Amino acid sequence: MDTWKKFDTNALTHSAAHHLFAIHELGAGYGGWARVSDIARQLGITRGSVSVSLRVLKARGLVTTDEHHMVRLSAQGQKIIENVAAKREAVRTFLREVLGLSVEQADADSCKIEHLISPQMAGRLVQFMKFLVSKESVKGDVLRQFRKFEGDCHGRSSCAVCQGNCLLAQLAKTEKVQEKKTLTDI
Amino acid sequence: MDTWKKFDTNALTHSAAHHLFAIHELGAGYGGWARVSDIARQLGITRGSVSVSLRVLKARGLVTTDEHHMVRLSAQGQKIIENVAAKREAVRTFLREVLGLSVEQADADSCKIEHLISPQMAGRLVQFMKFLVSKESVKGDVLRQFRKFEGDCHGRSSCAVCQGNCLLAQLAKTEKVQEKKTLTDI
DNA sequence: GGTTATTGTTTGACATGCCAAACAAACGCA
DNA sequence: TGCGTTTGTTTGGCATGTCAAACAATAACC
Repeated sequence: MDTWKKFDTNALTHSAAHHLFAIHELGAGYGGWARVSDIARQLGITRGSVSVSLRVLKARGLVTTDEHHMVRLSAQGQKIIENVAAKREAVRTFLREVLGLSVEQADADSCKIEHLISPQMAGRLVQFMKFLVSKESVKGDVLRQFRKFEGDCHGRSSCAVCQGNCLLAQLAKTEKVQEKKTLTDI
Repeated sequence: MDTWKKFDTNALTHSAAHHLFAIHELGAGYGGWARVSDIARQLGITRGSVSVSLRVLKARGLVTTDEHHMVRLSAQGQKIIENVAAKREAVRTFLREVLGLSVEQADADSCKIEHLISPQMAGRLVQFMKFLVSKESVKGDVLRQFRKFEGDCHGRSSCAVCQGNCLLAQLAKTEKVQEKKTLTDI
């Protein structure tokens, strides 16, 4: 139906999230204060773009400025970015420690989805990881076993995950298109 | 650095992915052919918007039209959408069957990230699920154990997942902001 | 003090993606 | 045949998010 249209009805756009992140990081050593120029440098965009974006973020009450053009997060902005940071950490850790992706790949993927995932998904993800390292989880053997796992359902319909249409085969198939057309991603 | 800017350098935007999906689904019963009106209805947008979007998708060689304005996916478009569909299924299944989210929540989350995740992440996710249902995974006990798991690290720095700054507590904390400010999501 | 950066803002431009409204062509039915 | 409906397109408008370029104000140096 219309589920897909809710894509951009999030509290934070990808851009806004990273503006707030930049202020958060840059301000860390300066009592929370950051400058437009540094934000721009950090994000790899122009000062003008930052200036415009900040106007919106100020209007939404997420950042404030003082008389010297210094920028900082509001209490609300602070809370929001801490939330996104928690989601980012949850996803990054999962991708690295559970799925075994490289640091670079984990960073790239988590960056794209960190601001989009629901509190429910993030919470369950964290809880799942806590379980995996807990005593209850078959003494932490799960991940070690997974590292050695080389299973392939070969398209068998008995596979509870793929049900005949092997997802791994499907993902591998279209990888070729990617190479041919030099798309950055599918 | 600039990792975050690659957000929109994907082969497919959220919008484009769902246009292709709509054509794919509508065409299923008609030899792959779909009409602009039906695509618009399916997506909940106007015919004009679809008309404009299709112009771009045609130029990129992802869809073709015949002399009666009928629309269908090109071979390339077909492959791309099958790939996204595989990613969607991987994520949806993981969110429902592993994390235990509701169908609605799983659909909402997977819809937002399906076109953004890397082939690597999708592949590992599928492989992980295959492992979880395999004989090697402690006889499939993992998920059953997880359902009963109620662990909480209480902010202990010994927690391998949270390391003192409990992610669950962090996520729960900002949930309140969400309620107060009636944001649709954080 | 004067010249030369550096900084933040404004402006016009472009791209994406949506809408509403106007329109012509084709269709349907009587 | 003719009238109303459906369909696809075009146009102008809005919002977001980027750039480059021009500008004023401040800072830094000699």
